[in-house]
Amino acid sequence: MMSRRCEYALRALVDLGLAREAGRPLVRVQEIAGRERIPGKFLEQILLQLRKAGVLRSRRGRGGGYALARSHRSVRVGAVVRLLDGPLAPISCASRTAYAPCSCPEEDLCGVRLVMIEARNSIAATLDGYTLADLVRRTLAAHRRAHRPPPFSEEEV
Amino acid sequence: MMSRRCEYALRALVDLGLAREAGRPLVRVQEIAGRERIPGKFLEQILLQLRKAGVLRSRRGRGGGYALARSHRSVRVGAVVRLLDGPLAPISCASRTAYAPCSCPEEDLCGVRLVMIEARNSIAATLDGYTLADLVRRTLAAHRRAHRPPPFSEEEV
DNA sequence: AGAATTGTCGACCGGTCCAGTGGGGATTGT
DNA sequence: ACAATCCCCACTGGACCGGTCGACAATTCT
Repeated sequence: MMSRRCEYALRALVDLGLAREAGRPLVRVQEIAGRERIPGKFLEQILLQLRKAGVLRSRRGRGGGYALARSHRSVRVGAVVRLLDGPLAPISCASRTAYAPCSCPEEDLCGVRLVMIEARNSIAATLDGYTLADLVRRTLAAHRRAHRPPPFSEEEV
Repeated sequence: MMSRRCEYALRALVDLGLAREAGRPLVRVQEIAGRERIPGKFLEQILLQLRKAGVLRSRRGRGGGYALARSHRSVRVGAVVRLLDGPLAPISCASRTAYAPCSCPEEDLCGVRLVMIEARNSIAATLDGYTLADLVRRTLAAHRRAHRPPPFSEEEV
């Protein structure tokens, strides 16, 4: 199960992706929090972490806010999840980016491990297969299908 | 990340699968615990849970122990993980077996959710694609490749 | 210059869950 | 009777999570 932290991070990043698409350079934390129904002070922490990791850039003072630091095509979902929640593998001995031995007597002979490596690979393939840009595109498509104006559009309230 | 509970459960089930393959009807908790390096009292709890769920059967008293309740071909890895760790989906709103709404303002328009549903599907496909029998087979194969006698074999110490 | 706005940072906290331990009771075989 | 073995419940220490608070620093507006 993904942490709430990570869920919030992804939603906020999509929000910021939509903002960039709409030519909005900076968005305030509280604005994102309001639209995404995320506790404001909590989101602050999360965005700060994303900034320190180089995913976001920020500006203080009036007219300040957060924005994506680089192209949303270069941010993979898997990277965000790893950043917030750690390794994707279900079990440490099956992790490629953060391997650690488990308690089993002989790892090389462990059938459980083999399957968990496969599980890790399929998770990684899915999450690393999508970028923020893909999420933004799919979000916009969903709004179009539902005849709803997306955030940051002209028709929005 | 999978819980230790679940990891132990799977390892113990493979052990019991090997026992069945070798014609050993019942295996004691402490025996499994010793071989798999799992704290005995903890494993007790886990096996008990598996029995209550109908995966194992047991017998008390001298000569007692645990055994698989049904064919190991009918026990899917995904089912064991769900039993011990709950839903496979990374996020509750993406779960098929245990759906629950998340905090996002409009689920149907959420790009994050779409990707997480795909992630859930690939996890489920992998874990439900294997049965205990598969794990046992792969474990035996690994032992053969390494020229090591598997547990319960004649040559074993 | 000073006030208002906005991100930055550290501390803290209540609750929940996990991994593991302990002890006693029930059942079965010898 | 006795020993072996599963059954069951209670408990605990620690980690982590989700969230809040308050003060500070940078920037901009007037």
